[in-house]
Amino acid sequence: MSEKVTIYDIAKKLDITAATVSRALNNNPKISPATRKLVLDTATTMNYKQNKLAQALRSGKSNNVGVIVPRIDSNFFASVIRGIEEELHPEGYHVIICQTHEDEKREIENINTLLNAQVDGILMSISNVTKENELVIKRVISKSVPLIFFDRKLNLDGVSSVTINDFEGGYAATKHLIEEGCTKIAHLAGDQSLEIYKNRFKGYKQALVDNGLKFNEKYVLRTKSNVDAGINAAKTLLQLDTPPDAIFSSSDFAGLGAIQEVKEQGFKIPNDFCVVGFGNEPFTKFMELSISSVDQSPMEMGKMAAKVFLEQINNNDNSKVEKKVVLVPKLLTRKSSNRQNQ
Amino acid sequence: MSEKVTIYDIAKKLDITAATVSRALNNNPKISPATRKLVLDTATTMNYKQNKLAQALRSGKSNNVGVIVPRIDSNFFASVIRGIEEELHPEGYHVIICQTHEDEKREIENINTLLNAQVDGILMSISNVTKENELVIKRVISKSVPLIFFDRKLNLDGVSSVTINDFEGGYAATKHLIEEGCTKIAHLAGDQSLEIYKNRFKGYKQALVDNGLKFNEKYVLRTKSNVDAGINAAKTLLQLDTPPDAIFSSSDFAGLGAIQEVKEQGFKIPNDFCVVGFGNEPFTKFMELSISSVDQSPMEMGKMAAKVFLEQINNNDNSKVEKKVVLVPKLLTRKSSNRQNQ
DNA sequence: CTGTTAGCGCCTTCAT
DNA sequence: ATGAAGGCGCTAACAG
Repeated sequence: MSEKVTIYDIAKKLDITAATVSRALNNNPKISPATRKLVLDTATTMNYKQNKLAQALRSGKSNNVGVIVPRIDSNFFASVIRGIEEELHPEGYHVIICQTHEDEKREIENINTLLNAQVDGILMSISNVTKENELVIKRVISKSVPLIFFDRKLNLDGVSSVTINDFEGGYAATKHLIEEGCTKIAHLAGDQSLEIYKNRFKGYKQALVDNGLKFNEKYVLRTKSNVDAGINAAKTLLQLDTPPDAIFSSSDFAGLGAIQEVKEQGFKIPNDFCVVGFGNEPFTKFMELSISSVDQSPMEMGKMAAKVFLEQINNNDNSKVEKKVVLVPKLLTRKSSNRQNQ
Repeated sequence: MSEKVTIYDIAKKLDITAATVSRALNNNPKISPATRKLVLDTATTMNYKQNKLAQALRSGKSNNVGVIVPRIDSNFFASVIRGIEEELHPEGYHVIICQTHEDEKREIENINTLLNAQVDGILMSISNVTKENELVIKRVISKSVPLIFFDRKLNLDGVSSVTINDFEGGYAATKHLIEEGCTKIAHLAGDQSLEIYKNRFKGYKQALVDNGLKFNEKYVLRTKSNVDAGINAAKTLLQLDTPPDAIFSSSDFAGLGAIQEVKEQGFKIPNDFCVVGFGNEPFTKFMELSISSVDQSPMEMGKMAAKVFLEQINNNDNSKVEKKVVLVPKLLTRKSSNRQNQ
């Protein structure tokens, strides 16, 4: 039950002052090598541990950054966080994780708690786009606490963000389907209040136009990002007078559901029907009928967001730093859409 | 660029003392309703945010708990963390996440950093069992910082843990295979220095014995928990003079690899060969040939670990609390081992 | 009910 | 090269 050891305890033991101990511990040049060694040795002996809380209070720097995500038990966000952690750990930063579960109130609450906790920055993927949380977010900016968006961002002046080019991802996926010979391509679109889904949709549309296919409103369904939503969407689509011959899904989960339903109804994939998902979830690769998908480089995204944060922190002059990093999506074609390899 | 507002700022503005402001903010009964309202209102107006760091330094309570896991981008650990967060958030605790990447040095480093950060407790799943990190862990205990193990634990006196009954999981999986008519059941065992894998192995063995099958050393292979390891293991097993007719894998990933190889060699699953994995990774359910697996209830495990921590924290009297919670594993039989449903 | 005082553990001027 | 002193922001004990 060893009690907490402070620099005063060390000082008392060596009959010097706490200031000297502090200097020795912090490699302050103005100290004799002898006392430094003495202090360091006693510190080890006494099992001294610096109280980061006190240091943080004094310095105004907590060495903590807050990360806000919709949920953590999704491969994408977990990987982003891993990237963030990997980049920030060597710099001495800790990551405090908050989940919103797509709940707007929780999002606001999380931001406030992180500010109270004196985090040195906030990296977040936004859950909801409402006036109220835009207000809170603006307050963060006004407090000059570095704020970086990743993936799901809000378009605000002076705020940095790291995203992938969702337009390009949607475009590439759709173009690939066209190249495979599909002509009636449907799209499972996500929540259109979020930029990422809007852009995937735009990319899809543009690819159709650029390749002489006409856009058909009936082929676009807004879906949630889960398997059941995909099943239902496929059911709806296959009941159309002219059912599609391919689906570009903005979510791997919905894409998987669609595949299940399409197969259920007797279509052969990819011969009769092709599917491309988005997100490169682990299961897409593991399936016997592996699913083509767009990779979002989550690790890289996390690392990049962390790097942008570090830049921002180390930017002493008050020149406003606003960095918008856009990563390149990678289309991974697999069995669910690869007719050549048949 | 609004500057930091402290209770002194509020006090000055209202011409009262900081103590009074503090009391008003903390719902101290000894304060007139009038001043309380006044203080609260001005606090809102001035956009005051309590500095948790200062409060933590003063109270010796940071309201942070550290969570140490091998990695975060695995469904299991992400779900456990989600459970922890869900349970601790309402109590005002934050979760600081550290990854070890199975690196012993990193594990020790993480523990020390968390102690420096004055966390109120540490919840961890151990990566390595070495003398050195056992020493550091014992130091945590001696500091009387609550420590709770989940899943991968160390057997130490006075330390609580939340695990699942891996023995029972291994037993149930193996028994199920026997009931499906398999008689030559192989086992892909994990790192035997970790209790969880040892116990799964023991369960496997016991199930064989209890059902009149004899244990065959050649049917047991130590493997890593990834797809390639499973492929290689299956190759080795199928080359035996008397190859097995089933595999109980201590990992879903290795199990998946094994399935791929077994199918590759022309066996029909589950008719010719059955496989059961462990962990209930999302993909096991998604596969066309869905994989039987043992569910570890990660969410529940996280919640339980958090609950044990809270109990420990609220246990004022020094009565040593040592709680060993053992959750019940759930065998989920799917296509990879279900001959009845054929 | 409110003010005064002091200290949590640390670091950084300002002296010496 | 070291000591003395003060303060980061907050709250609890002690007065009154």
